[in-house]
Amino acid sequence: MSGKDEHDPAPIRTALSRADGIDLDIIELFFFAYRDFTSDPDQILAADGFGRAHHRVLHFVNRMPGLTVAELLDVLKITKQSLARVLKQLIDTGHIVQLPGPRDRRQRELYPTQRGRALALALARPQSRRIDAALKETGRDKRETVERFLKAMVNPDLRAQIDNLPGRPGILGSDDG
Amino acid sequence: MSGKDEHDPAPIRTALSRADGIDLDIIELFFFAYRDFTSDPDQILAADGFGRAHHRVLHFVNRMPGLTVAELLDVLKITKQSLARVLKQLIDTGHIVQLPGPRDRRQRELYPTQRGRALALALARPQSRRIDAALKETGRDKRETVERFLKAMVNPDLRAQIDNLPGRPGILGSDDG
DNA sequence: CGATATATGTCAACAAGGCTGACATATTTT
DNA sequence: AAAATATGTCAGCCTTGTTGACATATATCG
Repeated sequence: MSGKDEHDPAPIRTALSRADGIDLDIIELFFFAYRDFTSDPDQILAADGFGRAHHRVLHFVNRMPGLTVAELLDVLKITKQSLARVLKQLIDTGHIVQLPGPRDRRQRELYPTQRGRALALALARPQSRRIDAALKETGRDKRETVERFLKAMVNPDLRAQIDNLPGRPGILGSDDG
Repeated sequence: MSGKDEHDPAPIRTALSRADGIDLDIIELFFFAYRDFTSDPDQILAADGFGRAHHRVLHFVNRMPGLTVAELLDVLKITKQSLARVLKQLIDTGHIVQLPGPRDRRQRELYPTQRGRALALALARPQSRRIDAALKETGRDKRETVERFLKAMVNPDLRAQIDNLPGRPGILGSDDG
């Protein structure tokens, strides 16, 4: 009992490892994979003076044309003030247009323009290519496994959001146990 | 020929879909999966007034005890000024200690303390649990497929970095292509 | 030994993209 | 008419990244 322990400043020289009961391999792979995955579109975005926030907005407006501001906020899980800045820029640059909701005219339905659609595609293309290459390396028959795993990593209560994207209720049912 | 087209402000009402030749499914799954994955440790970090930057530093110092500042910068791909702020906080709070390099005394070798090790484990635990649950849902025999896919998503020139982490040159060789 | 190169630290300014709080406006609902 | 809702906007703050400039200690080169 030398009397300290929990705030002992001594350096620990042994590496944290699998022996500690933590899945370090996949934690780290996920970190590096996502970093490179998101780095793909950065160059394209920089050309328009945009960042990743613009990318996300543009992506979901293209995926769900006509969605309202409130719906977009719910998908992105950010505040309206955060959204306002990037959305304004996307509107000012002619990538997105707003139309008053047909039923409720307080709402603003968001749609991409030709330009917005073109940019969304340009941004998605290198990511899609990266995925295709990875799938090829892994074996294309493993596609469903990869999809199942990624979906299982999402919070259960948020998986509904994914299923509601267009063309989604495809291979992977939400109730296939 | 009504004469415009590329800056036509008309709203596009059709959703971007798989028909556009883009792997939207995995792009979106990756986005949602990573968002939830990184949200796990946030509560724990907030208790110490830390953010994700601290998490990353702490993780790699625990994984590679004794690494130098320059090596850490290379792993994280940030500038030394960015690192300095969070590293200083981790040192001041007794999570990390610095020792002069034994060969080159200009270097500062970074080590976790007991406290730093404990925090790193606490942060990794919920992530590991999420992975374990996802793997269970997917089928535990699919683990290798998932690892292969994630690794294939990383830029080829950066995969060496992963292989150099302790206990790594395991199941998935870097030259098994 | 002296000059130069290297590893690290630090100061200052700036930007992106989050956040909160407060308040304005239009529209719908009660 | 009053209250609730959808959106917009102003102001200020935080974290985490950036660049540029410069200081210090130590190592290496000639």
